[in-house]
Amino acid sequence: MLRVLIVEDDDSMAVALKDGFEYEGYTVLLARDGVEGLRLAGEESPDLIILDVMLPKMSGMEVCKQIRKVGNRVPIIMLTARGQEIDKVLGLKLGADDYVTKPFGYQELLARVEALLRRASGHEEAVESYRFGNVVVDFKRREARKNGKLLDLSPREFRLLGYFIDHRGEVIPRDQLLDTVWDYDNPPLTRTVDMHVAKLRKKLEDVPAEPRFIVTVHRVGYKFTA
Amino acid sequence: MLRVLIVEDDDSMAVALKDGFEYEGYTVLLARDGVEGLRLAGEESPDLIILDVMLPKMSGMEVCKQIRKVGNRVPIIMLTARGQEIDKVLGLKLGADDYVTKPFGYQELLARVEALLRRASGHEEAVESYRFGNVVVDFKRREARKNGKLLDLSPREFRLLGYFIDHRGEVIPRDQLLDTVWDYDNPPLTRTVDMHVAKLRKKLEDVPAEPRFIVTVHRVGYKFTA
DNA sequence: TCAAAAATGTCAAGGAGTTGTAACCCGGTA
DNA sequence: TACCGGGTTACAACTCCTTGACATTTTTGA
Repeated sequence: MLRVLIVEDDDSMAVALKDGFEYEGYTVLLARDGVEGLRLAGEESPDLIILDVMLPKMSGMEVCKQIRKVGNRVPIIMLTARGQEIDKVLGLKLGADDYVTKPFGYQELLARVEALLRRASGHEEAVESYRFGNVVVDFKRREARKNGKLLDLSPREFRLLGYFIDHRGEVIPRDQLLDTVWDYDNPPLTRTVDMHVAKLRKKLEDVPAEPRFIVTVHRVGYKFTA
Repeated sequence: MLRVLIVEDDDSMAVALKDGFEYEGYTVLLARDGVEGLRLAGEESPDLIILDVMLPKMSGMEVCKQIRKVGNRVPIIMLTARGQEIDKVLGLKLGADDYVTKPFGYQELLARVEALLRRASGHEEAVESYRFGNVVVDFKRREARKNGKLLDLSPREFRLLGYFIDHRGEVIPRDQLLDTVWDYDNPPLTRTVDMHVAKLRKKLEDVPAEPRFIVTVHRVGYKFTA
């Protein structure tokens, strides 16, 4: 039986998550503030932690840092509120394995939880790097190479590419990209997505005008295949 | 029920593999030469292919290349004889996912098959696909394949096909299609439906002039059967 | 049974809507 | 101030839908 620790102070959110994950067959531990979360993470050794960034007493980022400090490698998913800088969560190397921006779809969170658990259980190798065509993406180093040559990808472009890789094979509507790759509070126009896709293609594809990896699905969005 | 296509000309080997995999609960398709293997790979859309390198009529490498050429991403394991070092490399470059050198242990092959299937299914959990004739429709990927070859379906065509599949066996009047597959604000002529049905037939049917799947019910509409 | 009428199949062209892409703008930063 | 990332805008290029015309098939009615 897999055990999930949820650290979340908002009551309705905490209960909703608890019910949802228990329905899926997980055992759920709840903590209402950062200090309690850190304590339970140590004492209960959960299989996975869902950690809100904004918490009373100790921020989620601090909790994450403390957990890693003592060598605990439990998978951690951070919940970031709208407009929070996700790069701080991942880029500052606090050690979170994934993040989800609020408001998020329950299915998305569940999928990420399962992906992380699968990865952790060793059944599936961690996607610390991904290769397609003659491109290699190294998520640890936050860099991508084409034919060995370093690509100059902006933060947004890298995030977009990462999302494509995580959802390879799926058709992704523009709205979904705006919800996840972009921050939710002030969504830009959907044309912005096209813009960035064009930039990615220019850098990744051999023939940008005839994309092989990022194909457009007319009237819907894009699909990454490799 | 997972379906495995084994392409192997050596009789005792073929039978042994067939028995073994059927014992494990797989449905096994057998092909004795490369040409037949290629045909079955397309028409039967197996979930995995075990492909000998040395085959009559067409080599395993060529079969592999042809399968990938049309965008078919079915997992392929190559069986190579010892000393065919170059073939290994070529095989993987050609698009095979794994290889096993003869003579091999049955357990090893089985482990690799399961690893590949796990990997493949991991990317597309909850595969919503529907199969009829030699066509496979994957709703999540929003794509359809005939004999493993990707079909270029427009948004409306895909939606129409989806509606047909959801209502297979029913006679569907044109008006009903216009109400559901088309948007209701400014409905086009019913002739438009005929147009799109014709396009679908051209892409899906073996003989579009004598449709097997989308049959017309005179003075009423169409019926999809499969 | 045969011809007219109606329904459907097929093709091609026009046009509305989508997407590709370059150029511009703007705020933050060195 | 110049620069960089990222958003917006504008227009070109393209895809797809629709529609009309005509061919073919099916139904209807003498």
